[in-house]
Amino acid sequence: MEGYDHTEIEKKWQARWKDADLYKTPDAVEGKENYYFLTEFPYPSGNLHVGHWYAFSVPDIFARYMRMRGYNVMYPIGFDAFGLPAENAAIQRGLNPRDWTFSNMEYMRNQLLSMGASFDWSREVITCTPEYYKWTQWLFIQLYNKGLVYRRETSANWCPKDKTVLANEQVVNGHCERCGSPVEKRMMPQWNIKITDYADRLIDDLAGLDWPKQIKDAQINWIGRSEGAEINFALTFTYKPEANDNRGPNGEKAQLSVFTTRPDTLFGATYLVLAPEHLWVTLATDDNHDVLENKDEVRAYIAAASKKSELERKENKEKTGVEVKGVVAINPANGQEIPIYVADYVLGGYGTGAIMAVPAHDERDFEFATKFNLPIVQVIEPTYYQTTEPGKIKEGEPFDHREAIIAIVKHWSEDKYMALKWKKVAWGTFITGGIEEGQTPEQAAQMEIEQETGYLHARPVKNFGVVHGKFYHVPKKTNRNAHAHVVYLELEDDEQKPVADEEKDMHELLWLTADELQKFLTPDTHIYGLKMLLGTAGIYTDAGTLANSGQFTRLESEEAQAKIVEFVGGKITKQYQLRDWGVSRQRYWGVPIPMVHCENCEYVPVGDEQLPVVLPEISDYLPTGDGKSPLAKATDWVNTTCPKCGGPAVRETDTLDTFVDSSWYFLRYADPKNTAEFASKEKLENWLPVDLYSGGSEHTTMHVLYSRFWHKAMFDMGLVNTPEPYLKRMNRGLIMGPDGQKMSKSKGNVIDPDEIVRQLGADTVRMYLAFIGPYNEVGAYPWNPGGTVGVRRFLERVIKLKVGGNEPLDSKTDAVLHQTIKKVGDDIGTLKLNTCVAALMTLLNTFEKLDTVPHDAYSTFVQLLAPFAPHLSDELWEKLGNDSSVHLVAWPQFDPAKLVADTVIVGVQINGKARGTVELAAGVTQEEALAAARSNENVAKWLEGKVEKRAVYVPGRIINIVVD
RNA sequence: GCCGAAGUGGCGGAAUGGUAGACGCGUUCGACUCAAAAUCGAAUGUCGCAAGACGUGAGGGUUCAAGUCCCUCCUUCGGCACCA
Repeated sequence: MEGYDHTEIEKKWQARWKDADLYKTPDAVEGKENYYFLTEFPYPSGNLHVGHWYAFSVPDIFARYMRMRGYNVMYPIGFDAFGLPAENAAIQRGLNPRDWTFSNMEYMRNQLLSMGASFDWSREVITCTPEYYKWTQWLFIQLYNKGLVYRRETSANWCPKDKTVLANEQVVNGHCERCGSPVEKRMMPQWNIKITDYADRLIDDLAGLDWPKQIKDAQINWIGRSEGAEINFALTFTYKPEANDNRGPNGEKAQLSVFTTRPDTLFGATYLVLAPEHLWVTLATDDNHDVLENKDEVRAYIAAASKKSELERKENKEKTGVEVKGVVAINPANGQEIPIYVADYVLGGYGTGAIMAVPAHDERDFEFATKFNLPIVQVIEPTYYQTTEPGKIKEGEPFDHREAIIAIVKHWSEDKYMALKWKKVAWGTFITGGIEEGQTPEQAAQMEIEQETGYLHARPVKNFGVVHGKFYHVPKKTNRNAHAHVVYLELEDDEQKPVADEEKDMHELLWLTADELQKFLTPDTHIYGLKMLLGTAGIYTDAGTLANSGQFTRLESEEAQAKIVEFVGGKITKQYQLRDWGVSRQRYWGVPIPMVHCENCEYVPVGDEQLPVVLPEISDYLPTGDGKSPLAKATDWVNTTCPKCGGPAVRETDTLDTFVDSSWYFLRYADPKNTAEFASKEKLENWLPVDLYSGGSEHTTMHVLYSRFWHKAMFDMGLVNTPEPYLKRMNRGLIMGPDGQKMSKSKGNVIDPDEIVRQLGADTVRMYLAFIGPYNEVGAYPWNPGGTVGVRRFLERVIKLKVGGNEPLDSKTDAVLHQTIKKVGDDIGTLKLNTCVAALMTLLNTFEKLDTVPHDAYSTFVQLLAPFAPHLSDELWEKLGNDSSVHLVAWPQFDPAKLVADTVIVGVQINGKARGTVELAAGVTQEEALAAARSNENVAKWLEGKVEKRAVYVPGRIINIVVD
């Protein structure tokens, strides 16, 4: 074939595929397994960018490969067609959002066709059509009937200047995207979906999914499950003691419930903090109650806190708060009265909106307590576990306990400290020792210093308290828990008595500076001691050993938690960072929420027979100034009758979050034209769950989580068969501009795929994108114009290969061919498409060394190339004399016997260093291989005069000869 | 701060514990050409004339053999973040 007219070839084959309906996917095919390969459907923004090519043309390689492997593959496409940009276009440019959206889709459809992707267009799903959103509404109503939808005052982003609600995407750094005013939070009644009911299942069911760990972790992190306890603190009113009849401001029992993950620190709780929004605070400061001594002051604080914008809260993290005077709480662990504060570092929406503050063991409480001069009581002593040798804890063996000291001893004249270098165990420590009966830690330290070093006059300066070290005591053959008092002493002079020889044999005495000690010390307990000395220890927030905690003192955190919760009558609970899903949007271009409000019946869902609630045409898309959707202006549409009682009623005018539309679209692909159901049971069974879902990492925690929840809710209602929608999920990487920066018009680094396709062809672009890096890993790949040239050259060289008759391939070339078949198949399977392309290039390089490539070998090559360069491959396939498309041909098989050539080149190492190579016949014995290695000139040189100690031969891989 | 991923030539990136840098780009030299482009051939980790030495973020360890496994640390990127 002469030349490479990609435009001609691509046009020709795209037309032929279309005429032949080549990619229409039957619901089922006798003898073939169905494979559902899903990619996130695009938003019809108006133009395809390189990212779209990466999202759709590269996965098409996998879809085509799976078809050639004999699967009935569904690779569908559609449009996520509701959403804000259409509405903005309407407002800014006076366009109709529907027209804008549909003309964009028309344009993008042609662009998508130019990829040569094997989409089944007969299954196209468009979320903004009534045929689709009828079922979005129907499913919403099913969730409502199931009790998973509720209406509640929820905070929304409010722009005070534009007088409108803003979507999260319209808030940029806390400011309105349009006018730049600081965004406020405003409470509005909105529809919410109880995704939190599914929080545990959304975490726990991940265990059974074949997903990358990073995606699972991101979801787990986002849901944010914490296990802890709710503990009640009884209140005593001191300003109005008559309130002490055990009644709270609203008649409830006078107590406050806090959530904590650290009930083991309860004895150290020295005050309580309530969020400004906390109900108790709201009630206690309202006009009907008078139990607080400083009601006005508290009120003023609450008002100031609510005025703080999101931005101010983020920027200014300095703790603020006010004491609630006239009432105190009782710490249920020790009966002590503790003060109550209101402070906005406690969040109203999490836990009970109230915390017990343990300033000794929590950074935030410590900061607050320091600022407000509140007591700080240490109740946890640091505890360290030796996890590496020497001294690694022996699992399952009991611990003996021992009172001990760690003595930090300063030099009499220099800024240096005593350190011991241990001879048997290669440890570096301070002076350590046990405490005898009746000794103070200081006395024990002085005694130990004298014994181990001979110094007589160490003056105790400070006791830093106890640190627990748990380790395996090698000489005593037991696990030990040393309760070590860290004592700091200073030598007054260098007067010294002789040291016993057995001490000298054990360790060497060194004088080290603090810096040197940091590198020298081995056990964590000693490093902790050094940090205490230097004042860099900070507060201890980890689990440890209890102190100052009554009968629980000396227990370890884990054990103490359950016991303390039981002791004070608390309740073990879980909390989540995940919030319920607010789905109301005060927007026009979305699915109308199918609810009607009737004065008698409250909110009633629209009856099935009235679905869909069609989005009415309106002329003014501007939102109303009071935060309602523009739909509120369509009064004819708004006024309706109640589906329940037939009385006058009004429609809900908010529309649904577009994440609702995309929570079930993949189900519709199975049965896109169904008018009686969202999809038939039978067709769902054909296709669900999705075998592999490819998408962007930005959807890991939102769309993927929402749709998993939605699917589970549907599963519980018997609407789908599986509790999870996606068997596998992968996040693709990002394509950056040639400068490595994110592509943006302002940076002028945008690559227009249409332009590149015009110049180099779709096959080149597809293959280049596959070559750029592994597809199954999240990475950022700069667009490299040179790289596209390399791929284009490759395709031109493929065309130029001279095809011969059917002479057999030589063994080496045949081995490369079969290795390539294996490699390309294996690597497409794991989406490492970059190495597939490299393997094809290697095969081409090998073929180019031949005068002519045998016809069959060339055919195989074209088959391997077919998923990557579908147009050119079909063209070459036709030129080879075939009548039907290469895309209908089965994937080539490799012959395992031919993977290895007759001879292989094996590297030879001497003492692990590469010294030469030998060519060996396949299947030689170790003796033969070694003999060949020894007789190799280079190798022999290195063996001369040396004694061989050992030889390792890994067939086909390496020979390693170990010499003296 | 917490969670996750990753650090390999000038660049994108390869490497079941087995000759580090496949493949491509770029660069250099050569062929073809009046010339250039395109194409083809050769070279291309660093230092060194060479023999060789050194090389996968740093430092230790395991191994006949470590980019790969283990420990400590550093850096970059992504997500979450006053979540008790």
